[in-house]
Amino acid sequence: MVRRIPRGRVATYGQIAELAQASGPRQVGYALHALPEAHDVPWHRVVNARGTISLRSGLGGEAHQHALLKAEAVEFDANGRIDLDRFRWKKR
DNA sequence: AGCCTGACTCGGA
DNA sequence: CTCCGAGCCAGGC
Repeated sequence: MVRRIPRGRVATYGQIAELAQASGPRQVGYALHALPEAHDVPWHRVVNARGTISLRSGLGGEAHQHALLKAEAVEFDANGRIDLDRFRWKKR
């Protein structure tokens, strides 16, 4: 499901959970954390409901994700948050 | 089976 | 709008 997120767009955990028919936002996050090394999943396009990066473990990856998104023209405000009204992926 | 933990979310203050 | 607390489900011990 995460693979469906187009470049330059982001989705929330809850959104993915719903579309992927997962049993909850946490499972989505859990799944992404457990991604195999050889993945082709743009996990960086997934953020929490507030539009912020929430990597609980392995800090530093936060900056990485920020960079990846920035490379796809996703903008962050002064608080490091994404304007979901503009960048949230609307499955369509 | 019970208990703890976690890339979350939602409602109330 | 932000901060807290409770609710969630699955996985490892």
